Amino acid sequence: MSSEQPVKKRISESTIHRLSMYFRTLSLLQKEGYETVSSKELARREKLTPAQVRKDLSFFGSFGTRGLGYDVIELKAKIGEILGIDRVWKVAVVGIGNIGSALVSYKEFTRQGFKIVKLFDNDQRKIGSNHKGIVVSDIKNLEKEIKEDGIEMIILTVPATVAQYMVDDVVRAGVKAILNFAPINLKVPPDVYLRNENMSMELEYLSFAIRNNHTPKNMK
Amino acid sequence: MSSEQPVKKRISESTIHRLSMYFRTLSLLQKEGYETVSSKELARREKLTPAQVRKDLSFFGSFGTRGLGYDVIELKAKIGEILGIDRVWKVAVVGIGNIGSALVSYKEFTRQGFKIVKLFDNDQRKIGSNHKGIVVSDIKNLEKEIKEDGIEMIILTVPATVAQYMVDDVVRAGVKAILNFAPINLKVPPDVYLRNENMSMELEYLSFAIRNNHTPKNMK
DNA sequence: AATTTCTTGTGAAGCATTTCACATGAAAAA
DNA sequence: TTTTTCATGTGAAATGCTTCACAAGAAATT
Repeated sequence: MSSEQPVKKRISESTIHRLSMYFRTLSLLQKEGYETVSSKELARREKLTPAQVRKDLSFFGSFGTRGLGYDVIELKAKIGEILGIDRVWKVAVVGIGNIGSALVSYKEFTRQGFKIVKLFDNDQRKIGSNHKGIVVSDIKNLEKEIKEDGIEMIILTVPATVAQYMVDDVVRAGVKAILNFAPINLKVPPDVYLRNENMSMELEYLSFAIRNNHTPKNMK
Repeated sequence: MSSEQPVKKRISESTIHRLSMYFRTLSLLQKEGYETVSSKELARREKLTPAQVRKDLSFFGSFGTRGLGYDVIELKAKIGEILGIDRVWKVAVVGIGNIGSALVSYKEFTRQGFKIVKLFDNDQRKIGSNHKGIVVSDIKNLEKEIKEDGIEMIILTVPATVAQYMVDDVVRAGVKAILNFAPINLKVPPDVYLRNENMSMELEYLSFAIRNNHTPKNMK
């Protein structure tokens, strides 16, 4: 029996991203030895308004104490629950090129509960090689191994030319969440979540900002 | 004498990101041999509304022909100008760890006009080593070499613990744009543009989406 | 040449997000 | 115990962004 609370309102992407930011800052506050934190202080650290912080949290419940603020450990746990990172997610990396193999050792993933447990590639020279203790599997066994290992998320770091084929394979294996690094618009069924990580876009934003003397409200 | 047109309205971050997407899709359309494209077709490919596409462009001028659409090559050039990628930007990577060295061979940067011309690290074992034809410099020479080479953007891929020191150095060297990969809130002077690339955040979004059966309007 | 078809560019409307402002209640101080 | 201080939680207002809907203009068709 599930005690899952359905989210009443439609939560915006921005709110979710800010929750991620709060979570990270709360970890830091915890390390720094703070027991409580106010929306004002949290806002200061994230360059937001206190009202924004309180509103974001209010979509999910009331976690604070008037006159005092939020309990750091408790709020961190609550946000972890909301984000679904109060557990470990098994992740596979498909495409062990430069970016793919770099991500295998990306500490921040582990820290937030994403455990890379499997690597796939189609290159015979890479298959069987070891990256941080994980042996690269043949992409041919993708469906079988993903199911066996109960992998729920995929990081896709293959060339754009083959990305769609890989997505189709991954979807066939039952995966519902894909983080795509290829600069291409991929098609997925409606029940599969797809996010695109496009690092070049961020440099383009910087380029635009310099050229236009841009002053946005929320340079994230 | 500059013929630069100041941007009248405040342009939203979303609009800039969509311009980047249009630019990429226009390159593809060009390769596919299309001479013109309508807002409808562009919208279909990006999963947006045609009105959104037209509105985005309208902030910067009118580039289309009624009844016909946009000239692919011309529009691509215009957006390139707007984004400031109608030229080559010299970029340096600071921190040649896993991510840093992976980014040196990231083709998409080159494709969009970002040329990595210098690498910096503080590790004696890395200094002098060669990555795709670029020799890693000692971080001690950062200010001098950045000025000499006319580097305008920095990709920062150092551990979070030293990121702020590196930013301070980079700012001192006169750099006005930084793309930061360290999961930490950095401080920069108001005239320096800072973007944070946080790959873990995207996985957290996926985690949230799965847990909450989230159906947002614009899964970007 | 006139008509039809198509698609842009853009005010206005509709929606979404952020900020304001204050009632509420808890803790600290007197 | 009473008063003061502080900070949350939240409707309402303000702001921002997206979509609608249509006039206008260009090309294609008759």
